Amino acid sequence: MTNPCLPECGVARFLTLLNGPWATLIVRELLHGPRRFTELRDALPGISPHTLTSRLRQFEEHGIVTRTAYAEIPPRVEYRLTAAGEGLREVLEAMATWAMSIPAPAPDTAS
Amino acid sequence: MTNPCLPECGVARFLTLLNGPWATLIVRELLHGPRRFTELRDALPGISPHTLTSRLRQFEEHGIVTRTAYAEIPPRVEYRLTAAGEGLREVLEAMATWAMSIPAPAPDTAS
DNA sequence: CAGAATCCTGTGTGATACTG
DNA sequence: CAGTATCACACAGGATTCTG
Repeated sequence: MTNPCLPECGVARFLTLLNGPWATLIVRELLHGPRRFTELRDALPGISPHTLTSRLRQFEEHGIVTRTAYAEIPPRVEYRLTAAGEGLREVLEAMATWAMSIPAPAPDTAS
Repeated sequence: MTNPCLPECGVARFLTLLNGPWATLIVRELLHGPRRFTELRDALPGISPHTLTSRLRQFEEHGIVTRTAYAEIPPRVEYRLTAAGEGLREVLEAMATWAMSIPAPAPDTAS
């Protein structure tokens, strides 16, 4: 199993749950409300369906996201953050707040 | 160049600055105070000197960490978070707080 | 529309050995 | 002590193709 038990350290644990570069960005989108597969794909320029599916499934396993499929034509699937997932809002906000306070790093090519 | 300009989005920006799995853990250690190379290595079980050096250098470039070398025998080098780096404390705390509130994921083998 | 399957690549990382 | 150099690996991710 990929996840026998989460690390004791909260930070390490967080990193285990939101491992890839895309994971956090997907959550960011979901924080704006429920989204369909294609909506997420469109909102994340460059992401492949493979990666999106992979991350979404992992989130489901961890109880961060719920997947709701509607037996309609055309098929519709909605991804929504769980209460646990919603809790990530504060974390993402902290990230953004910090990151925006960092000055653009000195370009080593330009003066 | 690896970093022409940080992403506009704060979250993406954070992800760019603290990319690898080890990056955040190194910051976590530094949050406890200045550390020497070997101290960091010992505190991070499994990390290789290669990786540690790599992350530390990147942090230097981004102004998150300062490197101070003392011309002594034996040589001593101290890594210390900058004011900007200290700002990560809130972020890591948010991560830890959230992560610890997540129940251990359902083992697909048990039950 | 929402994936699944297959193949391939980029890169963070590990292991080991060597140097100032 | 504090790295650096080199090689190799695992895995997130990309591209493409196909199906319910």
